[in-house]
Amino acid sequence: MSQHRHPGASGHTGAVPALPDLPEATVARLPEYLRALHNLAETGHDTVSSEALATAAGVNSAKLRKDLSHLGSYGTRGVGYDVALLIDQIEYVLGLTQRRAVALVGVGNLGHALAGYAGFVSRGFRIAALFDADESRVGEEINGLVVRHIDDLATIAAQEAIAIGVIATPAPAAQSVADRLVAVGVTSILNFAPCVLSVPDGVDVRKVDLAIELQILSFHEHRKASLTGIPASGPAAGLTALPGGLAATGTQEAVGS
Amino acid sequence: MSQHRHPGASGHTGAVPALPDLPEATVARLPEYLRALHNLAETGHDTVSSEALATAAGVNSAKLRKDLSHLGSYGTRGVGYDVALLIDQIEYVLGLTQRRAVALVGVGNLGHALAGYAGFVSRGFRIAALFDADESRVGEEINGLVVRHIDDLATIAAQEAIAIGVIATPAPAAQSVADRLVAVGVTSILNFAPCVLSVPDGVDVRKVDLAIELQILSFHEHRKASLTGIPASGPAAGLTALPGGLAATGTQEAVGS
DNA sequence: CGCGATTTGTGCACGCCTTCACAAGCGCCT
DNA sequence: AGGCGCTTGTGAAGGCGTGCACAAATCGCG
Repeated sequence: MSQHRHPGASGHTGAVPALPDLPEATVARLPEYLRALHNLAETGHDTVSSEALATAAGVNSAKLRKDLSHLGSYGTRGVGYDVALLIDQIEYVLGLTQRRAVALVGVGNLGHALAGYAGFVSRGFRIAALFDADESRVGEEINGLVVRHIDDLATIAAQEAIAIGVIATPAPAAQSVADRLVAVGVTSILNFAPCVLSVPDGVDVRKVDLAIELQILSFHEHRKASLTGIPASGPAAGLTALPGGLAATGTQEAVGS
Repeated sequence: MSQHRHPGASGHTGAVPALPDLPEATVARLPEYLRALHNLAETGHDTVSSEALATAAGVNSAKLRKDLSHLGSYGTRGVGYDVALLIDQIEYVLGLTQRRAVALVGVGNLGHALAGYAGFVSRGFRIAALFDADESRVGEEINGLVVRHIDDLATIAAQEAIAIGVIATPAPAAQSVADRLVAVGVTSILNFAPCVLSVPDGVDVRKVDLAIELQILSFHEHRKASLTGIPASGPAAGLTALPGGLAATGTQEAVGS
């Protein structure tokens, strides 16, 4: 349906034709497909069926086919998808044909780990600079990079074309850092600080909050427990009488062992 | 539809017994509301309107009201929500009235940081044990906890009631670790390894992949660039063209995972 | 004591996403 | 060459989530 370009091994970089605007849900899954495809390529597979790829990516095969069809996919009926071709396609759509520069702000506990995270490098990114507001951390070398003071952000940004900013500071500092990133032209931010960022239109923010993930799991854990017949948390009248309150919920671990 | 029960007298005891089964999207937002509420409580607010709370949590007020209504909410028309009461409510629903024990497997680069992450502790969890398969790391003390060998998992699990397992190992080891966690009765897993885990029914897995987040941002960056008629590879150029609002946003912005 | 200002709770409509089911296309085997 | 089995791509249906808009409820004040 849409006219696509031939991704041949030759053409990379290059600005290009209009990207089909994919459903957000599809975009969020493409990286997963990409990872699965790389695994397949490494294990010597030349082609792969939607069923097999879907399994490897942990999704439904119909969903996968629809996702791929959105980007005007190149599958062959009766055969499957060409692994190498599909990798090129997805990498192109995701904008991974150029290795984007990432600036990481905040080299505390978490930031320190992120700076050394191999996954960033191996999957299309390049950590271009590290920043912190704490003078005592400035100058420290992490993974071959020297930590700069956040005040130098503008200077560095003028040299490196920073595509994405990663915020790994404490929450109170995050908004200020975001403002500075936006000021130097960054339009994509990955925020690890547990707070809401306010940014201008046109700037994308994605948030990762580790505690929230645990809390969601906690909910399901709680729900599972309450289904399997829990001691305390009786219905209706069960725990209303407790003055001190909260002890009423099952202090019991109900997960079957 | 939802039968709420009245706040039964005495003070503010979280008093909802049966867990209503909330929409998954709502569950994913509750932790965000909770965080915002704690902030409000610390700044001396006793009540809060849906509008104010929604802003603090970065969502739409109608959405917030609907979310809260699902858990049989206790708001007062014309006034707003009682902050302390709402905190109790949400914490109860999320199962945070008991401090759940977390087992962290893999104390490499990322795991090391997670072990020291204060957010886990401050938001309802307790790191009960650290594990690794690497003998050279066993015995190391991190943040007051000694790293145990993964083979000791069963032993420790028998002592501590582990509610949630966190996997921060390299991808190839993740499935094996997941199997071991499941074997000792863990039914909730947070997976940081970039791979799909296969687990039995009844076990919840949530995945956090840092590289995927960056790749999603990369897509939007790519798309934004392709709209504004890009030069081949000059990202930083966007600096001057911004003011005014060119972007066709409105649906972008912090998409939940 | 009643009225108006304010804010919650929700019915409803719309759009996105998922899933099913199947026709069309392709390669292989006879 | 022809038929058969396999796999893709997609129309259609159903479900879920979002946001609007408004009635119901509550408080404060005159």
